[in-house]
Amino acid sequence: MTVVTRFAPSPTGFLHIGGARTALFNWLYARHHGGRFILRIEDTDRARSTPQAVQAILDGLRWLELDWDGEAESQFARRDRHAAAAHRLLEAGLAYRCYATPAELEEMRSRARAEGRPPRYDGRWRDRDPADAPADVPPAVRFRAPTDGSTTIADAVQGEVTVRNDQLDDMILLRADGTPTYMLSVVVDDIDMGITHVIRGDDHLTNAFRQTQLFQALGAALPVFAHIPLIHGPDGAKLSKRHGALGVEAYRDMGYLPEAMRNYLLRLGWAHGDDEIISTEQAIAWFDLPEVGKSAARFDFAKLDSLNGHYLRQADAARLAGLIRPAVESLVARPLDEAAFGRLVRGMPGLQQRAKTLVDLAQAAAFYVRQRPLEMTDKAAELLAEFGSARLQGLHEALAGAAEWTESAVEAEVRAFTEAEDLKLGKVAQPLRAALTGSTMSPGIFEVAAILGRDETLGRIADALSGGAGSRDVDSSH
RNA sequence: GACCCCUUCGUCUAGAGGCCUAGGACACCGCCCUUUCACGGCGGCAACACGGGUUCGAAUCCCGUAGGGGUCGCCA
Repeated sequence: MTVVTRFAPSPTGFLHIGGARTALFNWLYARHHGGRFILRIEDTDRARSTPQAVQAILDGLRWLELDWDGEAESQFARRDRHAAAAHRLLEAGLAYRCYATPAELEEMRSRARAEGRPPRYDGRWRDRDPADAPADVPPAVRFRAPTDGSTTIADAVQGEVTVRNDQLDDMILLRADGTPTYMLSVVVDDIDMGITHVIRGDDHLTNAFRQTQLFQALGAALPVFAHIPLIHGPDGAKLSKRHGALGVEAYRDMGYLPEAMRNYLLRLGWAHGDDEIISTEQAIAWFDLPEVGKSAARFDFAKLDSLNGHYLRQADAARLAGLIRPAVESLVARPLDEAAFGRLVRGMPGLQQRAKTLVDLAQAAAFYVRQRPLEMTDKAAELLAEFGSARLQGLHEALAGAAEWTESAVEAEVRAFTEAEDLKLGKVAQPLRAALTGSTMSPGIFEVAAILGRDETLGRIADALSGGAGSRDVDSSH
């Protein structure tokens, strides 16, 4: 049997982090088994579904590099199939028309609540003579659910879970306007699309009981259910907008790499022994449902940062430079020409091991392509002042005399100068760093000088020498 | 409130009766490396929710308690 999984988001907002993990698990499971992964947009709620949300979901999945098989399906487009199924059930006596109005239902619920009973539809039209039907109320169609016994699902994550059937009421299949509801549509689509494994958030667990009954009423085989625990916010409650439940595009904008995101999400609720850094290839080879835990996990940015740092260090320099290019261009307020971009690429190896996010990386890289004269941080200016212009002048001359301009040649000159001045290396390297980068933190300063090139290096030192040029009053960021 | 689920270091987790004086990772704290900041290396702090059983032996099995979560829509 070929495995077929699906990710079935409703397009009422962005692709949030929980949805992304659900998609990831479905994708991994399908890929692990050489099966198919279907994307189905559950857009049956016409009032709340938007094309923008559909686009956001597609973009989010593409960014995460979770590719789906075939075209994305629209559930709404299949509404006739769903309605037909409801009518079959109606004819078979497995469903009935219900004329209770929304106001009636609301009253039913509030009374039940007041009396301490579970708020549920009381089945008032279940066995009533259709002749009693009011002429002015369009009926909804309800499923005639079993009232005796219990329903058990064998969940691949939750284990066997049983609920008494009297806990479940008769769900609506077709609304009064004849449109199918989610509960019906999912089941019909899962049957039609040959879904073998329904992997979704455990907020759907109770739905699985009603859906099981529907599968049976429709004479279809049951898929394997796997209800994975939800991701919680730092306070332990379901991730919501309150704690900044963000769309995946927000994580992209915060500078996270898709591979880091995948790795992080994978480890929320799933583990493979002590492994932490797990490539996508390994994830596909290892992923399976029995290893999925049952308890909710809290989202932790610190761990995401650490993972992102790891993948940043591994990443290809040209790719990274390309990713941060727009951010760097906006930092230096000009488009980068090929020479400048090349400098960025060459600077990456030294920079990428120091950054946690692409945002950090862009900020740390900007000095390579900033135009002279550089703006100085207070500390950098202070360092330069302490060093003194006479010495700086000497350093400038020493470097100007370098026979060639490589990292080791620059290092040799600086070390010779340091020795001649009877200083510690740090006493020279730091002021030099200030002059070349405008700050007190950067990659190795000889590497920086080598990448900057002779003219730029000497020019920046000269700027620092000419005093005013290095003042913070010169604000080049505007 | 009813039903269902969950509970190992601050966080993510390993652990499927003896291998557990409970392991790893992140975070945190030291030290080392070092021209800064990182990376890296070494070390440290830190958990089986509680109470009963079962068993020669329980983090692991059973029951209860407490805490947390999810669901109860003509939303999905």
